[in-house]
Amino acid sequence: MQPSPTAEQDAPSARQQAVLDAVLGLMVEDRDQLTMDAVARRASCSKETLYKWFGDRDGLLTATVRWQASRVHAGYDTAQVLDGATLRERLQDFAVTWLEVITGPTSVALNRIAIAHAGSHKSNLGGIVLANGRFAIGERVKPVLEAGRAVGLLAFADSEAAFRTFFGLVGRDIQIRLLLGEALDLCGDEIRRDADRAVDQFLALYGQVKPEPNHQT
Amino acid sequence: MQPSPTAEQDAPSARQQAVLDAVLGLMVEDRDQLTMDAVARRASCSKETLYKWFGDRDGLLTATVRWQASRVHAGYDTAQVLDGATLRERLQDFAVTWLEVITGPTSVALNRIAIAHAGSHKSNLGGIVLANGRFAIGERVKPVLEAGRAVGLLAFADSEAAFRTFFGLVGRDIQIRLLLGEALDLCGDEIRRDADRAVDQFLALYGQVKPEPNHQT
DNA sequence: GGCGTACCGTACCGTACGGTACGCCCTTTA
DNA sequence: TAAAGGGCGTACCGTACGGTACGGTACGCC
Repeated sequence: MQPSPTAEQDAPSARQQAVLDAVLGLMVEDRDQLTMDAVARRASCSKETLYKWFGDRDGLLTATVRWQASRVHAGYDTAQVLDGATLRERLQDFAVTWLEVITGPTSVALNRIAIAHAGSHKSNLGGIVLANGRFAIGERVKPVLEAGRAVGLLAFADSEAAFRTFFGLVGRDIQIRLLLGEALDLCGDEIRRDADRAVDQFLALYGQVKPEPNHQT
Repeated sequence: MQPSPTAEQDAPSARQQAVLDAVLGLMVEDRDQLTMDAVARRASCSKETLYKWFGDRDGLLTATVRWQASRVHAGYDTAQVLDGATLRERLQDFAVTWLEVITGPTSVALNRIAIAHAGSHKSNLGGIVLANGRFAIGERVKPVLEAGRAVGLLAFADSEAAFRTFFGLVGRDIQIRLLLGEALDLCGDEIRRDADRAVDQFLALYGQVKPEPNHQT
């Protein structure tokens, strides 16, 4: 395997994407059925091709995680004028998106794989998942928070800390419960209510102009 | 969480506890070296005994999780008169304890195992971990919150929801980052500061008498 | 002393899975 | 039409690991 000692960063070909989707499918369906044979069968390709393209099992997993990550990145849509309503809306948007992601079966499966892998030294899927999940959304939210502070809508010293509070208010115990196998499926409505509550609470903590605290379930 | 749904709840004998501790040790050191052979070697017992005592690998894992859970339960210490200072102190106590638990290597390893197991149908370690972690602390915190409400220090409609907010404010992104393999070791001091901040924020959201908001990093 | 029980150590078995080799088909190119 | 190459299917190999069997030892009991 000459051509790429580190890893195939290049966007996978259509056929390769199909393979990676097959991997995702298997992950979601049943994690411990995720064998090279099963992938080859599902993707209708030979194992030899798998090894040629991805090096080894780990490479395949890594490529899959990258592939999934590559299509999560929603477009930015950077700042217009920021008033209280837009700020709130932006934050709600982030919260809803994030909740939808972490409650999705693909995310759950992927995180399980990455966590199972973590600590087992080699090729950290965990790092990739973190970079494209938790940290990616952090980098997208923080500018919004800072813009809010710039126009006097928010007050905080450390945007990272502020974001982490926001993250905690949004996610709470949901992700860990899902990862540990609790059923717990939220419908879109519940997600929206959760996001509302989280944003309300966040603004109550960091907002300069306090809206009357309506929700308080 | 009933103490005995099905199997062998009886407290393990001293020898058996030693075996389970060996399992915990291996888990923490290197998860994928956690083989029946390795356990037998580490615990200086025969595999046959392992199977006799615990049935199969799953039984051993389950017993280990239960064993670890059994020594986490700190004593209650139910309510004295509850004033603002004691309430705050109790909450800080919970927050510190919880952070110490989830940042501990044993917890991380155990959660990784349970998560890896989850979704793989059979014998849910995830359920046990949840019951003795997230839910156990919930059942211990909620009475405190309710006591706080009873004396007018807190205001909320749903103690479960209030607790979940507390949980989110305390844990934020810490557990998922650790599980995914980030280094991130908090010293006792940071944990205490984190707990302080979380309690401040929680009281700011749910407290009736607002203490001046000092921390706001 | 003889016997049963509990347990250690180790050898052994079956299987599942990661990884490799090879034959065949199909498409492309000359 | 022929040669070449990419890729599919399948058979195969080595090994690691869950689980079992068996010999050997210590101990308690009749």
